[in-house]
Amino acid sequence: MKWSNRGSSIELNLPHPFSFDECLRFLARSGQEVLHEVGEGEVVKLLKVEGELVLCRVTSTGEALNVAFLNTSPSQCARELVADYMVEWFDLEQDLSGFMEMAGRDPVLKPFAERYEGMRILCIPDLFEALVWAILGQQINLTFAYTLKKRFVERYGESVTFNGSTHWLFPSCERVATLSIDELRELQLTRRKAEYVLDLAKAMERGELSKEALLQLDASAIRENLLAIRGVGAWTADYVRMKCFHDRSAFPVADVGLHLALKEALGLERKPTIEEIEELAINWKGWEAYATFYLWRSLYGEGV
DNA sequence: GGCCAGGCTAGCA
DNA sequence: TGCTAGCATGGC
Repeated sequence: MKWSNRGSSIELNLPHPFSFDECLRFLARSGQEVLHEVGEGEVVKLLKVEGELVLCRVTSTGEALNVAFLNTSPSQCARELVADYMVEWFDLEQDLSGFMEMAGRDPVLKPFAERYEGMRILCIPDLFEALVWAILGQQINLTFAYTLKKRFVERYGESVTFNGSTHWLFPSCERVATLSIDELRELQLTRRKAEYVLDLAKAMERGELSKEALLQLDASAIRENLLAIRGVGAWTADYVRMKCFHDRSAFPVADVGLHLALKEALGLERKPTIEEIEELAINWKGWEAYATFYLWRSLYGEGV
């Protein structure tokens, strides 16, 4: 991936199609989000690279993504890692031409592919964060899931305060591994979820589970390994393949948000059955993750 | 006030 | 192997 220095910022070439505005709308979908702040034409996010907390302001020139460093001037090596993060966060290495072609021929997806053209899956490059976020969100409404994440991050994450506002980093597995079930229960996680998160943190802290190791495997083996984790079922495994492993064929078919989006898209009186969705998805083959993400996008407004 | 939420596990037939 | 009660609480 090409990137270049621009003084106190770096620039990354953007692929086509790419819509920064649509990405920002997704990032702004919850007012309770604590891991980034969306403003007019920009998103600010705290990263930790080479042990240093780097506050980044991301904007787009149309041709390039500009990442300005607000609180520090990172080393060349740290800049490289920031660039890597941005490539993953905005899924910049995905060639969307196949999706655009498929969606253009698909009666369900066509209007959404046109309306949100250039939107990319907003990924969660960090495996621990992706898994914990998925577990937190299981079987509760999204509003409450964001509440839980906010409590979790603000209690156990690192932060930087800049120009009067505080920016948060997702807690590390090392930190979380030191916690007790009761400490997590205080945040109003269920006992089960507290166990899942704690066991996961310990496994990752011990090096028994890592993104680097999983990346050596093929897609089906990655899925098997994720499913072997207690607290990770089919929905979570596919969600994480989609958001962390950039697997465009990952398909969380049981997702209730997907069901609701399809109900509305198809003008049904009830939610579609799994069988009906699988029938529709025959046409989406290879692009199920993007189909799902565009349908999710249809669930919230045009804000920001 | 009741139903539903970006599900999963364990236990039962 | 397949099915489902129980989880546990907030949002609307």
